[in-house]
Amino acid sequence: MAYEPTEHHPAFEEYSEAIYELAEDGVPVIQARISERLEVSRPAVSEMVRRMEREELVNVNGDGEITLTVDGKELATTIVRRHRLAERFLTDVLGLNWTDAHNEAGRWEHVISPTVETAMLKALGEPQTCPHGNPIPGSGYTEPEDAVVLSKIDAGDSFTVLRIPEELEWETGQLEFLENSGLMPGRSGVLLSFAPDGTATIDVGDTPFGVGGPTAERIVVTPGA
Amino acid sequence: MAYEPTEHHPAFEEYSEAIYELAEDGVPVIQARISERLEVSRPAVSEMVRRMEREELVNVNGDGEITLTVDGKELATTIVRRHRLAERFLTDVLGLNWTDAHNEAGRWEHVISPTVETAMLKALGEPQTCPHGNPIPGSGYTEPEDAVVLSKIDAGDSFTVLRIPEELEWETGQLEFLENSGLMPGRSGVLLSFAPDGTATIDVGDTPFGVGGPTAERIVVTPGA
DNA sequence: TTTTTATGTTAAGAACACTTAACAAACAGC
DNA sequence: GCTGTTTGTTAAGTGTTCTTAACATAAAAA
Repeated sequence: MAYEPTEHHPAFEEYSEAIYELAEDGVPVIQARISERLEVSRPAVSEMVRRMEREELVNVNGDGEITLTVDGKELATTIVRRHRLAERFLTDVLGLNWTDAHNEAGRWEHVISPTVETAMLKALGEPQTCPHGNPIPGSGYTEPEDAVVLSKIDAGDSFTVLRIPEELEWETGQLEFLENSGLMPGRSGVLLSFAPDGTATIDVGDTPFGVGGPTAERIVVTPGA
Repeated sequence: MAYEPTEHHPAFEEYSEAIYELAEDGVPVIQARISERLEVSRPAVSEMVRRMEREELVNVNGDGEITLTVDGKELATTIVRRHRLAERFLTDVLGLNWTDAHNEAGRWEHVISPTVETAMLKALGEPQTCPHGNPIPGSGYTEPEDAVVLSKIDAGDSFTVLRIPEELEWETGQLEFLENSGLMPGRSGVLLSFAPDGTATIDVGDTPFGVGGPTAERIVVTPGA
């Protein structure tokens, strides 16, 4: 029997989600990374990982790398799905901006029931991604074959924004900046230049602006307009 | 950002809400009633009341009667407002039935932010009551002068349903029955008869049906069609 | 009047999720 | 090779909210 999401253990939900998203972002899933993302102490993570191992939600290999079990993955995808669906709902139906929607969804993900999930999906016309382009698990979304990070585009070439990974949502002000700058999924732009330090200057319609190297290495785009 | 109503103390919110609604329903606000409504042990209530007194959210008089302070009332009305707004939203926008909406709102009330509250109010056109007719605090709703409980109507007389108090929402299956029977705010009907035990038989359009004495003493109506 | 019921409290303790302090091991840079 | 950082763990302890058991008192019923 799969883990019951109705057994309200908010911390398990939060940790499963963090593990899922770290893996999705290509970050090594170790305790230290969870500690940083959830902003809790390392001993707290140590204890929670032990408890989640006991509850068979995660496995830890010899290198300390943490992976979700089948039950853990089910819990994680449920929470991530509800988070992204909530973001979509909050922006599309209630008109919130990205940052507000993201913060709100961080709480909503723990209270949305299957009934509401179904109703939201229907009301939104079965969306496949959150407002930042990240896939809603179970929606059948598949990333285009030619998807590539922004830093791999050549100066002068055009691109279309695909998604802004969860990782960037955790840097304060980053989401707001990108939204205000017009860098959103579906928008096309041109990569104007690369500075030696990796900073990319781009133009997506409004005033050109620069994004740092680490950011450019994470934003996913497809080449061409 | 995170949470407006002071620091995140879900239990204080739950208790304040219970106290507010007990008073609204005319039930004496003592620990035993809170214990029943929240389904927690009496010692738990005893301790929480002491803590809420220390935090100046409630006062307890010599008879053990509990009243909300100004701060307590503010917290309570915030939670009740969010609960009823959420119910309205869940039924009107997402198409949930009363029972599902009520259960869902019991969790939503703790995660809705001022931003979302404002957005929901706007999306719903500033509603003044929840789906069961109970006033949304701060909406400016005023009960009609001639409002009276159903049991005060004479047999043969017609009436218009005004509201189904929170108290009845706690009896399992009651809400579902009333909704399915068509007894909802705004609907007119005729009180067909009173049984000696207080049971009222009413007709609100579909098949006539009976409601028990205690229920009839709580449903609020206005006389006339 | 005696008994029963309702109500509130104390005491002891448990689950959960966190903290800081201290420590050991692995690893990278010089 | 030594040093400093990163990582995980133990230990001790905190705050919140809940539980059961036992008890005291007041009100209602017999």
